[in-house]
Amino acid sequence: MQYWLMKSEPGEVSIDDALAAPHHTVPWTGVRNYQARNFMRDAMRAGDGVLFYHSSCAEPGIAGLAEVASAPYPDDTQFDAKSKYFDAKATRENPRWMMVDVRAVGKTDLIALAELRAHPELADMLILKRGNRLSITPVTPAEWRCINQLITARQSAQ
DNA sequence: GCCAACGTTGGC
DNA sequence: GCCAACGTTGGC
Repeated sequence: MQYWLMKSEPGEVSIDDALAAPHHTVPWTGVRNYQARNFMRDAMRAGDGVLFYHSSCAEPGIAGLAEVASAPYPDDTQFDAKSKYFDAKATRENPRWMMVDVRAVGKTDLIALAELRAHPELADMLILKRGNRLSITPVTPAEWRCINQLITARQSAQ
């Protein structure tokens, strides 16, 4: 069992969109970075925990919890000449971009980027590293526990 | 819209 | 394999 942080632009797919989808599940389409692809292709397992992160928006931060919901499989948009994710060098025989399905487990009160930065236990999170751009990053069990505690504390404070 | 940081591309 | 040019990401 591993843990991950996956960025999504809420204008594309938000945690609400994922929760509204059939089975609360969305295909994690459009990743075109080799490191992020390799995580999905080589390291993820169905059931892995996911922090659903909203990026490139007014309030960036962790917006929900999710889980990996499939084995890796080819991202169909790479074959679609009309898609912005089209890749002319990819073929059905030799797909270049792999993805997984992600099932939203629940929406959380937003844990804003500034709040993540405020916790010393989270200082080593890859997402917080200067210049980080990776849309999928591994999360350590300790970081996962810390963030889940933040979420729980927030809920019981309401 | 700015811009730092990083990834990718392609000529050599 | 080097590296300059270019494109993208993403917080601010």
